[in-house]
Amino acid sequence: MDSRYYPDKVEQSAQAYWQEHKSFAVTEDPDKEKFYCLSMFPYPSGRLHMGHVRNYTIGDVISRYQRMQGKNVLQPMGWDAFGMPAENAAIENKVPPASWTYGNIDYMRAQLKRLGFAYDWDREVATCRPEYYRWEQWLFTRLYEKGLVYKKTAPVNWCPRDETVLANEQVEDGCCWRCGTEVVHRQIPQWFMKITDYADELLADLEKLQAWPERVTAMQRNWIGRSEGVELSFAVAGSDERLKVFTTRPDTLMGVSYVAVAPEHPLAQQACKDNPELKAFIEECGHMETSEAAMETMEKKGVDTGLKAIHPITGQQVPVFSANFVLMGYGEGAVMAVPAHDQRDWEFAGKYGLPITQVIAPADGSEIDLSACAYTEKGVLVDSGAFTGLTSAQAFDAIADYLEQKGCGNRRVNYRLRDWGVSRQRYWGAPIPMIDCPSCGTVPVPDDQLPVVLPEDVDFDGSGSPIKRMPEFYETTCPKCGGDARRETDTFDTFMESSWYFARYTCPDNDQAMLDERAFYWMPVDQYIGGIEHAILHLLYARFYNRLLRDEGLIKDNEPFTALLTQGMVLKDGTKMSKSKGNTVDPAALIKDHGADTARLFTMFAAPPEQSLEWSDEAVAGANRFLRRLWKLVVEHIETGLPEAVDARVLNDDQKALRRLLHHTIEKVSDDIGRRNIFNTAIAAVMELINAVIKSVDSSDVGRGVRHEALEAAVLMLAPIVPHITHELWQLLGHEGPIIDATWPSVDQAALKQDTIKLVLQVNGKKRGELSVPADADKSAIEVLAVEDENVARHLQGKTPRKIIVVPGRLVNIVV
RNA sequence: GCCCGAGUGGCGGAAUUGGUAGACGCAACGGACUUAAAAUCCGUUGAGGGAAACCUCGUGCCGGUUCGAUUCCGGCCUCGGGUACCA
Repeated sequence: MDSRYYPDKVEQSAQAYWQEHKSFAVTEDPDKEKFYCLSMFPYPSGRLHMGHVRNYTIGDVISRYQRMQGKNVLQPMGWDAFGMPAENAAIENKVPPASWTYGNIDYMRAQLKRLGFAYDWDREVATCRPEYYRWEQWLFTRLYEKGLVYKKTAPVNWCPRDETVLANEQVEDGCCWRCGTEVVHRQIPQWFMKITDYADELLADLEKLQAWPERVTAMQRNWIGRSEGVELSFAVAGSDERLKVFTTRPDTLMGVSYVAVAPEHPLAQQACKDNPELKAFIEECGHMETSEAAMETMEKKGVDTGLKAIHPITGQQVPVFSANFVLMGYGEGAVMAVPAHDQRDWEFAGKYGLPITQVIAPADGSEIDLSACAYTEKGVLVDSGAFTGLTSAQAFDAIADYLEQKGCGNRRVNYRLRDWGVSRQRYWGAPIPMIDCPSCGTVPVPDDQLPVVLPEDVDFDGSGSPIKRMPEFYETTCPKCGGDARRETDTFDTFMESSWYFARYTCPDNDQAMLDERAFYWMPVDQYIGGIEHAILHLLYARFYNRLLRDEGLIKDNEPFTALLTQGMVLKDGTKMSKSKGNTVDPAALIKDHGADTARLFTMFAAPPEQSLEWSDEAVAGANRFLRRLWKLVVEHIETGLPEAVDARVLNDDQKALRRLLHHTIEKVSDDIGRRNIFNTAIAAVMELINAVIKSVDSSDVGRGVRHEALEAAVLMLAPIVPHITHELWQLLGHEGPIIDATWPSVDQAALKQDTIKLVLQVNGKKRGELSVPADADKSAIEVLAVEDENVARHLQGKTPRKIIVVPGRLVNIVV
């Protein structure tokens, strides 16, 4: 038999077998433990990139490993098919977003199949299909009835020249990325979902996500940002309006020296009518970037509105400024400012000559210098009238009580988290199923009129969404009164589709309901795998949506993803692979040159999954070399026939050592894959085993038997990672059934037993020698032997050890 | 700006609960095979010193805790992810 390895032939044959036997199609089996393994579905951008290969290989390794543990494994795949790139491509290539997307899906599906992933392709979903998004529309109308969605005015980036709404990504230095025109804010009515109603639950349940990376739960906790404080209002001199603000530091209330309102705040809008300076400032603010990063790093500016706010306790008047760092859409669009005890307020006050009034002093009586910076710590109140002398904590309560009694404030929990704006003024998305009737107002589209289908055969030129110009789309009749009405032409944020696809995979063929009882069997996802960039938004929206589905009775668990693995990026030359940098590696070329198994082995071996992965052509060649060595080793091994099973009682020392290494390797690899999700060290351990098998030159029957046991176990352990070559090798090793149905190897504890163990000898924490002792040697015997060691004795220089630390099975440290 | 990570040989990385720093792989160098090359196989490989036994230094920087720190704590530096309309 040819001892050379031909990946193409091996991979085609294995894939043909899986296809013919429908090896990865699964159904609900109540007698078997289920395992739902899910990788984040791709946006169909055109072709796979190495990040996809990495993500999907990790998922496939876990799925195949769990199958070898005897579980009923579901691993589906689909397409996050709506989104902006399809619109950009449509403008460039003069092709409708739909046909561009479907073409990409076909191409990328073929690439995934070529990589041999164990997907149940019968469950494939594409979110741009009406059969999919109709259920999202249906749920939205249900949520509207429940009061969980509402409409409010919110700003968008508007390019006046292209007459189109721009995403934050499409704004560069405040200008349109296509034409360079300065972007302006436009206030338009948009739909919001009340994720803040679930803020407490989303926060509290983070505790239960024990199998999520701590960094992800930490980021979500901070994002939700629960804080306790007081909401209070300032009267405005000469006006009926009251200025509502929220503060987490009511203890500093006596130090307020001004109030700042957003440029869009009604008071600022009113005041600017006869204040040209303010008008110009508000106009300028209408051009600034709205991203949080831009807001926080830009120069903080403001203009006095001329209005005076009346302090709720002292009755003193403080100026009302309009400031560019106050957001209208967040809270009440107004903040109180205490320059002495907040750094941003301190800088603003210095710039505009506003008073800096100290009301908190350090509790330990130390001096502070308010001319250098604000004092932001808590302490003891000074110059605060009746509250002087209280600690910050006491003053919080005293001032909160006072405001509550006076009826101008109350304690409140506040969240940094804002409600989810789901309206997009774009074409390539799911239509929002709402109707605007001149007589009945907002009316949701009734169930029997769903889905609201997005027309796919359109002329898309980028100047706004085509459905906004299509009367045949937006002209309709009111479901309530039957009169002429207008359909909503905005579409959903694409995060809507990705917030529930994991549940739809359980029953993608149901055309009567969003989900059915199959979701009860498969959900929650046991292992979710995807990029760390989704740590907050996608994962938080999915957790929110899962609760919405739960409250509809469609899902029984609170959380959608029991365990989460966030994989790192794929880099080349130390930077992220991207088209713009021209450093991408096409997986297609890699597969063509070396095969899918080499691509999979390289991505799993080059780095642990959570870290970034550095691309290397040489390391790819190394992965391929290992597979060739393995192939040759097995072929040459079976050329002299299949050996008898090993009798563990008749082994010599070398045979025992190889068998000990084998079972040690099984123990290590099982732990690495099954518990740690670390694959590079698992592969390294199998490589060590293979190296040892190659080195063993024992041609006796027993020797060949031990090697056979080692090779079988090695092939089994590599099966999840390189499924094609192991499919073939398993048959060569004399097995009838396919390796996908084989059981993961188990550890023979007896084989791990050692008669002597090696200890490291240290003097004052530095290694000075080694010591072999019987495995059952006691502490005092070890101490005696350790001190007798020649090199140790030299370093002791006759001194008596002060202390001897024996770490069983590891080391002896002698302290002098 | 804020939140969350990461930083170890020439390179990717290992060291799982505070216990031998550098497993495994790549590259390089030396050798075998070959007319030659490729492929393959064998060996060496953190830096410095030493004939050797061994010794000193070494995990981004500064400091601390400990018998012992890549690991824990405090303070920095650099790079990366997110920052609500990229997905």
